[in-house]
Amino acid sequence: MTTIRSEATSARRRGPSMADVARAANVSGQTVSRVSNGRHNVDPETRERVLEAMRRLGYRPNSAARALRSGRFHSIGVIMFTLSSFGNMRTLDAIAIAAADAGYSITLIPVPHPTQGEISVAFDRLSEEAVDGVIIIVEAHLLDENDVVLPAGLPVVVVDSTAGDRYPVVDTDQAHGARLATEHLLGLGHRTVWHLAGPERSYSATHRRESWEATLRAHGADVPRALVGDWSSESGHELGLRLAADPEVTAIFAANDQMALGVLRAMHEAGRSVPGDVSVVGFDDMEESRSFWPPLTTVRQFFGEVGRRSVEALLHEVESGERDESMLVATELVVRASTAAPRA
Amino acid sequence: MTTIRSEATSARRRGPSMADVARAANVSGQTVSRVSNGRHNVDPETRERVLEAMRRLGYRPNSAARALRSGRFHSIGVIMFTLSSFGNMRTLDAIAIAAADAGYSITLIPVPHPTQGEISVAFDRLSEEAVDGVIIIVEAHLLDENDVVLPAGLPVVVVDSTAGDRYPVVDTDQAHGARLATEHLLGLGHRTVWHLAGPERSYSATHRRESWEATLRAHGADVPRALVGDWSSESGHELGLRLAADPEVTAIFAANDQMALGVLRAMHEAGRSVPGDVSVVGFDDMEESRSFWPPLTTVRQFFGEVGRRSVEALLHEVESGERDESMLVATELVVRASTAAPRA
DNA sequence: GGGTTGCATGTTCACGTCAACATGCGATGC
DNA sequence: GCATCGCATGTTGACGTGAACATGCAACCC
Repeated sequence: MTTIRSEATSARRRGPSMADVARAANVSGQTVSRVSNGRHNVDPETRERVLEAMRRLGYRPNSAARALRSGRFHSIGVIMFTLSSFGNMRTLDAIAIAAADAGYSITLIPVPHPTQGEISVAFDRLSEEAVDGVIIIVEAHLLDENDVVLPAGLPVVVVDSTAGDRYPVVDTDQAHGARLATEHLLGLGHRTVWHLAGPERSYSATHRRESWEATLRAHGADVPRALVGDWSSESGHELGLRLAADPEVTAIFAANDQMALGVLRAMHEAGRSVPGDVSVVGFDDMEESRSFWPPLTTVRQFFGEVGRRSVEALLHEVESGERDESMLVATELVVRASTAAPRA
Repeated sequence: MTTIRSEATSARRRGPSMADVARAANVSGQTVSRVSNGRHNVDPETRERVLEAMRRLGYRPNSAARALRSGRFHSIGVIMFTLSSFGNMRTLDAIAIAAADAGYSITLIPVPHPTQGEISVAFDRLSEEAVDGVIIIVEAHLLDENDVVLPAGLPVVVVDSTAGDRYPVVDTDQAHGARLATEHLLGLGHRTVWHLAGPERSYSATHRRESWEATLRAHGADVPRALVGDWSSESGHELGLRLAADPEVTAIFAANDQMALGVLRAMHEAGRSVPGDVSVVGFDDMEESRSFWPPLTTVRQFFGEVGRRSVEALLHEVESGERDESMLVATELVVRASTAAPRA
């Protein structure tokens, strides 16, 4: 009459619970709980007996019950585009590590396609209470356009984007990086710098472009029309061919390394030497950039830092209820072989 | 006396529960549950009243309570190295999408460093019951060396590796891909093919290398000594310089695209033309490979397919209890401009 | 020696949900 | 006109855990 269940539902049997361990160790459930949570007010001998029982039975604490009891899930949701950029992946890595260090796990909430509907679907997953906070790595304009409603009271940090002043943002200092790149080229003696921008509705692309333009103006240089790509090396190649055809062009700042790669290919195809005829600077410093031909001068982003800081900010809000300030992470220029002074 | 709590713990207030909704809609909790789960045996008018109350209160079902009640978490754990390869990221993407489609979320279990201790730590997270099954994207030798104990009864699928016959494996058909690459080069008329292998203890590297060697033998070609890299473009560059110094070398099969990129750079530096003097083939077909200089001939892996299939296999086991067979996903040769017939 | 303190351990109950089992009521059948 | 059925809705209890509140016992104090 008591345990028919264990027979009936044999296909999906649950593991042992605290009660089972308690029985086996001849203690109360509460003592098992104390051992399980590493409390110190347990007699060493009793503790050992309980641990032994746990081992023997293969006991695993049930996190659902724990979460139900405590109201905390010890999990951070990360909303991001799938097949996202190299940088986002690196950021995700750092987030995962930082979260793990803090005892939180990461729940991925993928957005397969950045279309109206899909985004909402992703956020719908949040309507099921299962995370303590959320880190969003999605271009902010998509949030705006979808008038996504985040559950009230859920801590949120936005990465690599902007969020007006609705949420704290952790981001690379795009403007700083773009200035470094532009000034590097001007400093080498180039009359001006052409720009291969990222998609118009991307905030990071916009920031880089605006800063490039501002830097040129500050130095009294002409501001050529920016060419707009889509972050892909393919688009870099296509637009690069156009720039290669113009002998005026001696310095190019591409908004990411992948487009810079496409530009390098275009220059090779057009028979223009890099950096002899044309200097090229990228943005990101991806793993491979040092092995491009020629090795790429680029702006290094510290994705790890961005990831770490965003977790820090989020957990601070989760645990204290206070919202952090937004913050920017500096960049660094990495000079390699794709830039040089223009021909005399 | 009843609700001091809502005042006292104002900092960490829980959201409304079913009971709150029930009260607001003047129905029983069970009816709320039925509406929440989309059951059909609810009067349309009642349903509307409940939905209205949910909306008004901002009700979100508590997944912890649900999981506790049902014994299912609707979550898949993914154990993988951080800063992992391009391919693993693509696989992860596909896994996330496939899981989301099936109504499961992904819990990331990162392994910061593939050292003894770290791996065990990652698996310890599993000892806290919170996922219905696990997909492991970690080189299998690490599992062996750490005699990791997975919780008994937890469904597991291993990706891109081997697991003896302990668990089902979903993997790219490495041998097939390596054969395609090697035969392509032999077919162009090269006397033999040099190989830049991945790290010795990587199963995929070993499979590719063994298949390369077997293919050469099958065609009666000499088998040069393989050079061993670490998957990075840096190592490809370093070893590439050695190959560049040997005029005998006319065809190189690199075990991944990143090393192939390093080889291309080495050839440029050494003044050997690709594909004029030396043909180069990679493995993976990463996004950027088409923009290398010259665009890289490579073996395409279908990471998306691997991810999808692994989720399929795992969920099949989770839901039916039956273990799937291991399976291989075919590859495809993508011929671009880095390969040609040898000089006469 | 009676009271107090400190510590290991036990008991009770609520966290939010949902399956299983009522209940209640109008419609249908003979 | 009374039994039967179908359907909407309600009540009860258990899932596994851990906070809050006992209890029980030894050591200590004056």
